[in-house]
Amino acid sequence: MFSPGKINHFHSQLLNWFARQKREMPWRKNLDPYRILVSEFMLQQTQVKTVIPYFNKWMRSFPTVKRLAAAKESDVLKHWEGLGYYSRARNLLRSAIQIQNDHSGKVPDTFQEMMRLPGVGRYTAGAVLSIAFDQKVPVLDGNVKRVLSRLMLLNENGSNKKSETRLWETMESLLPDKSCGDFNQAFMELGATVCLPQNPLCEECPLKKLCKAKLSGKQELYPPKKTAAKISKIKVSAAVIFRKGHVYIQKRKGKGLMGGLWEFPGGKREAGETEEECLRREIKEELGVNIRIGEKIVTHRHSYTRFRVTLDVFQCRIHSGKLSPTECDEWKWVKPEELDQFPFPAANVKIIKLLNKNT
DNA sequence: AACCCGTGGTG
DNA sequence: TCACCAAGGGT
Repeated sequence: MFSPGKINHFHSQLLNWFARQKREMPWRKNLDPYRILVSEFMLQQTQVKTVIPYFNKWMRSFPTVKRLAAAKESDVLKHWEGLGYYSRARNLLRSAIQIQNDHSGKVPDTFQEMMRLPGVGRYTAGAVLSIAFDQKVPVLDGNVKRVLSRLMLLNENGSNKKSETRLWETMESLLPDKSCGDFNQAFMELGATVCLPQNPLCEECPLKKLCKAKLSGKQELYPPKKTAAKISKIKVSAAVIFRKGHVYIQKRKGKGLMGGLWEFPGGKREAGETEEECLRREIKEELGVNIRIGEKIVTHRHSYTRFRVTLDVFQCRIHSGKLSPTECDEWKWVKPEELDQFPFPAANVKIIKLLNKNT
């Protein structure tokens, strides 16, 4: 680590840099713990720039724990639409209810209580406690891991449990006695803006004279790359079924992939099937009806974490059979112009925009 | 421990 | 087109 003299230099370099360079963010306007909590949920695996408009809209609709705790899940998910990892939204709602019921609406200020909130792990607990409550608690996110591993030439064997533990212990040992919220944010902001994954801007870095990677010219080698997971490619056919000026939508089951969101029915194309054969089979399986397939509305590509989808969307009508959906929580016939009242995954939002442009 | 969970930007 | 990755958590 650092000698006593060096750690003071390290703290002042980093905190002075942060005081000069920190970006404006809406959740930095004040230290309301609820605002910090919401921002940290949204920022999980999501970049600042993406989060900002969602955060502002969220705060207009759900300005307090009490207001969020009283909200309907569908409204909450609608505000999360397009942000991804939708279990975060469901967990944030559950956390608000828990805070309202068990903590009189005040975000708890102890590590143990924070960790009991659904969707709050060690990172989020540390972030809220240090930023909102000025407590001496570390954080460790993707940025911090990268900065730290370069600064100290750590994590040489990739991200196993042992090196994770070492990284947490190191962050804890580096915390200053005061301004831990700023210190933690500075570490993350340095990673996000200077100590970049590729082509780090070492000449602009306030820690360049302390950084072992920079001093040895090994910045690009740290942290070591993890072996990338295989991305599979699938083709999906989806149906926009029209009936008397309405279209059919269904709500996905509560947990799992995009749980609680609405969608157009359809499914994965199997080997040897045409787009239309796939759609007829899927709709028969899911809804129990035979359809007549009209013209293709659009083909979209969409990428998820572990697979890429080519989505073929068709206009359809029910030809025969009794509608009896089996795979979903709920289903509805709605007017096209009402579709934007329901939360949909991003791939479906593209379709809806097209529908409402053409009608 | 390994895998699941979204989306958009970047080069 | 494609790999990489982001203020991670749950199981």
